[in-house]
Amino acid sequence: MYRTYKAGDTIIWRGEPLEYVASIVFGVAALSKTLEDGRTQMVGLMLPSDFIGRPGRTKIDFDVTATTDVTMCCFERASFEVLVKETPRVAQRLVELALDELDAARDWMLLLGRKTAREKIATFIEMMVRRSKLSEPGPSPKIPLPMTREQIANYLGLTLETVSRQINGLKKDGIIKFEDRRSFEIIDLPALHDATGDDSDGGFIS
Amino acid sequence: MYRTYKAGDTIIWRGEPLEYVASIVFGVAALSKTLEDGRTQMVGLMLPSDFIGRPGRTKIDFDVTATTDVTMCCFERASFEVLVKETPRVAQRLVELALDELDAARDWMLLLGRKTAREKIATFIEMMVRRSKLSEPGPSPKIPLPMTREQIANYLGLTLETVSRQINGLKKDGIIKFEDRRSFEIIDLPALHDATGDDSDGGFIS
DNA sequence: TTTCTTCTTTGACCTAGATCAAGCAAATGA
DNA sequence: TCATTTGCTTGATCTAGGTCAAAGAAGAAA
Repeated sequence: MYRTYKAGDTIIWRGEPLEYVASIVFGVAALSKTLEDGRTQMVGLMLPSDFIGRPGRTKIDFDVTATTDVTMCCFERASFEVLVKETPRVAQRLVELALDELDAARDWMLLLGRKTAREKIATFIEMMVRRSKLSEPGPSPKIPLPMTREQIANYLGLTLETVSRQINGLKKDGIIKFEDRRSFEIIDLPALHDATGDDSDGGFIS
Repeated sequence: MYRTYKAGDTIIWRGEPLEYVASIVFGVAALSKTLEDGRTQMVGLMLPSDFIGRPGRTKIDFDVTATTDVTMCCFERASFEVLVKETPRVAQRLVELALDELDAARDWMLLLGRKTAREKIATFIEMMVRRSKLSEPGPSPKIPLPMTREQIANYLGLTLETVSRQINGLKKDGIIKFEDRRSFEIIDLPALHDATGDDSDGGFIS
């Protein structure tokens, strides 16, 4: 059963009982946490094919909001739990998904704790490039940027002004190029990677 | 089969093939990531009863080092994989463990991205208190601090000088008290919680 | 006991990024 | 079409936390 949400809608409130598990069909959703005084930090981005829901848990400790218009494919919770219990392969697949998310969360911890603003932006851009290649293979130069400066700031632990300045910094250094505000092109991929501060040996796990 | 490591030893190097999975019996181990130029960020703390290892993966993307002297109980990898495949309950338990770690990682992302130095220290201290109560129930006032200032700094995304200053700040404000350098007491728990910046409504998930 | 060595504290100073404040551009809607 | 709202950029300034430097403390080793 499909559900759709408009950009900006809250899909699930923190602490609200989960009646469904879901998979993103179209659009981008964000998981975010908020401090008493309103400072917020995104703790995950959900993209098409990503899975929302956790076997054995009825609540989550973050808000889920639609960053763009979102379509999700929802399954009833109870029957999903039965499926997990009775199908070992599904349970195994869920372990893998959780471990993938955990690895991503840890990469982000390094970014949030130790990277400079420029390195954060470069890492973010590189991530958008990698992702865009996955969903749209081939040398398509145009990469969509489905978030506002403020949302990017909340993802990277920065302010929107710093995001704007650093993006324009990469632009001035001839590393990226913007057409309209919601999509860009890479001009110098090696330079982009250098700017991330990450190890040159890839760091991917096989 | 047990293995022991001295404080400071590296237990597993990033990328090294994993020959066994393990459970901490005694001591504290840290998972950490490093940037090209040496900046490092801890991405997890492993305490007694925590599990190290991931079904279906032979490598990990971070270093595991002994923060204190550590004893681990190790299992051969291959037989563990068989156990996971054949015992649905074990697979389910692993999903739960992974989701718990994921929740902890996300709390830490909020801390790293948005909390002030004082809030980070207060959160860390509160975490040590909670943990110490789990392993040693009853109103034991003395809480061990099994890490150096530098290790705490790497966990919180700070420098060791800032850690020292903020700890002494909480001390001067009459919130905590130090006997020796490796253990402390809480004087004002509510004030400690206020200093964390977290929501007052607990935020725990049932 | 004295001497290393490893932690920790403290002070002085600096800077990356936050904050405050306009002004501009591009959607949206009447 | 013009008005309004919502993003985005840019500049000026401020500050939390980093950096650099030096001097205690507390073990450990001799």
